[in-house]
Amino acid sequence: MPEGPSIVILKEKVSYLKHKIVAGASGYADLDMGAIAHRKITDFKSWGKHFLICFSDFTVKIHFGLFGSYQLHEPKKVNPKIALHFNDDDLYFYVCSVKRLEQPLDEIYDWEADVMGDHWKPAKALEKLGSRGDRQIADVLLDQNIFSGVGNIIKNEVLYRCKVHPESLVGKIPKAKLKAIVKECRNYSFDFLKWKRNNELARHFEVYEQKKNKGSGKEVHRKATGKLKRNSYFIEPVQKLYN
DNA sequence: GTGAATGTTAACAG
DNA sequence: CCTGTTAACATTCA
Repeated sequence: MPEGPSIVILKEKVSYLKHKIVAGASGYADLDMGAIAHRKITDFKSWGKHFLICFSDFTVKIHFGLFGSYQLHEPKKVNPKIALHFNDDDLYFYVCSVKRLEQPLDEIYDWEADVMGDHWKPAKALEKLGSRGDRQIADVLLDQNIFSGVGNIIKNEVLYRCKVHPESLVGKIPKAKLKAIVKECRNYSFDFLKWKRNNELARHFEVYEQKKNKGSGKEVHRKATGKLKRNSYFIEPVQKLYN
């Protein structure tokens, strides 16, 4: 379920619970559930793939990883990692990591790294790329400290749109091209958001999980690339290799 | 039934 | 101590 746009959708879906009092919390997460009871949710925030449930003096951070999911109103059959109960409503989270943060969020998160956030600062991302010259672009796009919220789908579709081979070395990619990649990360994320809302995301995949590109009929290669060994999907020689 | 997957971290080996 | 590999996660879907 992850990647930044899905978390933005979750935030919207639960926004009506803002300012409500949590009647009680349950689940097998290693957390003091009693400390959440009778507390008011002050806000829901997100930083990339992190979903943040804010209370006045602490925050509950949820990360869905690869298998995580959530459910509003009605529970699934499996036990929730954490569930928030309201007077006449419930919110369930499954197979995710749940942690309590004590520090103010501004001390923890670099909001300028959140690709979909209001404070996203592309120039800063570009600057961070300066120290990763010897790394493959596919690996670096997944670095949450630079591109918070970007996941494997966004990575592959952005590189396809920018015509850059995933194994290209950051230091060898022309500056203007790098700038275009950074820009496209946010741009594609909002396309992702729009399509996901309409339940038509997969219909728009150009390379991700494709064998052939639907429009051009060109063959899509799949390869576990870089140090991260995550799958990259790309079309040669349309996507240029800079090395 | 099998395998792979929108992710991250901890444990371990070298 | 640094780096790379592996497993694990109350899963889900092709």
